[in-house]
Amino acid sequence: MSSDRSSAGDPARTLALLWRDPSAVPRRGPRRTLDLDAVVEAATALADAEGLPALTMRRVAERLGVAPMSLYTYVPGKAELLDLMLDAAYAAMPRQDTTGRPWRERVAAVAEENRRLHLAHPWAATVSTLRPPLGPGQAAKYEHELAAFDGCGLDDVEVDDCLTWVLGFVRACARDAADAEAARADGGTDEQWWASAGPLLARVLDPAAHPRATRIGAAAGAAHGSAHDPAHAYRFGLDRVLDGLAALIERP
Amino acid sequence: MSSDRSSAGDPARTLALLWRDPSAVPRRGPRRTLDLDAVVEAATALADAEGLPALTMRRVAERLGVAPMSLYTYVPGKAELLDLMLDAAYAAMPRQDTTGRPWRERVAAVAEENRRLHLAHPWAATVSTLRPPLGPGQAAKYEHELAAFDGCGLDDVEVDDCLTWVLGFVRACARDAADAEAARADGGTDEQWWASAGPLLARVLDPAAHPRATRIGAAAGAAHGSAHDPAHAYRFGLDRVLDGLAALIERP
DNA sequence: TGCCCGTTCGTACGTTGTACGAAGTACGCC
DNA sequence: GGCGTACTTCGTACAACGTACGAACGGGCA
Repeated sequence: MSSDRSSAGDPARTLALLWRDPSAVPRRGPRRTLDLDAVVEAATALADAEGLPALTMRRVAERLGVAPMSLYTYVPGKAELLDLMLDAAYAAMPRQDTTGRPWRERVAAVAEENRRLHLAHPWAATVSTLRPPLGPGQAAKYEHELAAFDGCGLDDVEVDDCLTWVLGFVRACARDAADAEAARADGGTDEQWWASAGPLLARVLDPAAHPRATRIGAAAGAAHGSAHDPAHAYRFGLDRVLDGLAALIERP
Repeated sequence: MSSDRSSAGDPARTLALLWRDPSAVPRRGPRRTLDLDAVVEAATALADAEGLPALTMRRVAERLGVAPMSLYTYVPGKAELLDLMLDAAYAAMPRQDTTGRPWRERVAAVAEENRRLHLAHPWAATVSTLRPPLGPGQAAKYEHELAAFDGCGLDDVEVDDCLTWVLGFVRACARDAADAEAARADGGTDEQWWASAGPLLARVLDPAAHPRATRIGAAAGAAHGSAHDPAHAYRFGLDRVLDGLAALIERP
């Protein structure tokens, strides 16, 4: 469904897991055959390789050589597992030090880091981050990305607004790219789809009533291979995003 | 789930349904108790009222007083039903005539129309439109929105790029707003969540290691009621989007 | 030593989209 | 006018999902 959500259940339990609170690992009982990191890594590897729909508690368990229900001693549920996966992915992001460089380069570097994150973990774009995983990875990421706006002359609220806006753009591009990948996985290429749908559309769509749509649609389709080229949309959009920030930052 | 996708199955059949091809309604057999529009309307009403996860073939059938499997004589499957819902929603959008007004007003009007669409149909933001429903609603919408860039001095490909970028922004905001609504539906308010998670976070997060995160996070949280205010993000972002376009359109 | 908390996992339930086939209906040809 | 057949309706069924429940067992602490 809608998209998978995270951050359900008890926030205290989730935070203890995210920060690997030592008091959260039990002292009594039989020795555990796994640990939390193994579960998170297996789930991430599965989602990376086959996408979020393939991320099943049963299949994660299978990868670990364990019965499905055993996972629930490590993780309260699937939503929390997604939180842990996301925070681990954030923690693993390389963070380029751009101190002293012009703001435009610094913000572009942040965008690029996030684009790479979503290339490595396409599922990450489709998990709702409205309630972000409040773990060490998210904290380090947020701190690092805020620093890109140091010395821009913006107040604190504006910096947060700008960062949210930039990340939202990258995320939106990544979602489209992930959708394109998913469509390719089970249904043929975008090109194939347009090749079969295009001529059919031409028979029903009246060019006189839709002059711009036919002309511009054809031009856009010819410019990039198919109807929507996520990579081109990112390159084009990022320039507009930076220009939009410039109007705020370099105001007279 | 990943997000629900649309446009699976035979494109020819889907296009015939979208354009209400008369040759697609059968001539023989018993009289049908419903028609396609009734199915689409019932599904839309259900999704509007209870969200996309509640949109079940069984529940749509229930609303229509029909057995679940009967729906499959009107619609090949759920994916095609989503296409039909989306195109119908597009067709029903009011389209403001802004001919002759400055481009900034015209593009802002397009953004506002799309914001209203997503307010009326929050589920629309979470359906992938990578392969858009190629129906009359989408065609009219695309034609109308392209017209907002008339006389801007952009070439055809640039116009399509700009429109895609603007609509992507509105969609991303709408997705966040829909996520917020979904979270409110089953799990308490955002404010409640932050009220319980915030103090816990303060105990584990080191302010010395994360000076900007703690300061700016607190400032942003105080400025709007919770961590993320979708309405504010839209207002702030739209101004940046228009500024970003201005740099391209009003270049010297 | 014995208690009891913890782990592991088999079974089971409710939910989803939809394939299949039986039963009944009405158009179009003769 | 009668009949074949294309069509609708819908009951049943299946495989997949997340996960609740409880039995069986293991090991740190009193």
